[in-house]
Amino acid sequence: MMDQITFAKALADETRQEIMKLLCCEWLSVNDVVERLGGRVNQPTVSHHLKKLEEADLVYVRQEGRQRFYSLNQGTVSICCGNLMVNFAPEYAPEGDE
Amino acid sequence: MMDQITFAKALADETRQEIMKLLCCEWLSVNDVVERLGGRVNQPTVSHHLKKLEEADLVYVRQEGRQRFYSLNQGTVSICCGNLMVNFAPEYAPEGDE
DNA sequence: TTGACATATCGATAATAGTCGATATAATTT
DNA sequence: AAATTATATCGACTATTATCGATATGTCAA
Repeated sequence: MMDQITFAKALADETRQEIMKLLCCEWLSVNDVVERLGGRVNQPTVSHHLKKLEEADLVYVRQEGRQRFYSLNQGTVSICCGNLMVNFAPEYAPEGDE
Repeated sequence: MMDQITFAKALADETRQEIMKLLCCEWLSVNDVVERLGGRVNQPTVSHHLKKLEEADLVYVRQEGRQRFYSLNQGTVSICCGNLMVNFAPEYAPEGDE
């Protein structure tokens, strides 16, 4: 069960949204993410954000050798956005959805 | 233009989501909100949160006499959720939407 | 214009969260 | 086993933000 507060908090940071965008349709290792962020943040910070995303069930994780690959869990995004719609935009949300 | 960071930050607080829920389908004055929160937070705090919601274009405001009435802007919620879907759940979002 | 009421703003404080250097853990290679 | 590589965790610091009491602003009524 993923609540809306956790979801919103996970999204409420620019670096994290940038990481989410990177992971949106592909699998990247931690170092891949660090590199694609162009040195703006360094490795421990990226690990920290990935952990937050994992806690929010927003990423899949796969261990491969000594690296860990992450990819965005679009399903969670979809469900949470749906919940937000039902709660805060019922006039626009399809009826009967939960 | 409402960016996703601002939207997510506005949602990333429990008190604020509670207020949004209260304002979802009705107009309430600031004091109404304070009362319905049952004394958990007091007036300046509620004003502060309402300002945040206003900055995020998440509420309508209407002055009436000496009170200000607020109501949730469901349209903004709908648009922002749509944007989130397009960006972070493209496999679930209807094609061509923006 | 004075007083009462509703809300906003200010200043301070406390709690939360982002960032990083240093280091620990874990897997791989030689 | 020792060295190397990839990532996670720790501790400290900083920045942001939530909260509140006090006060200012604005509106109405008498």
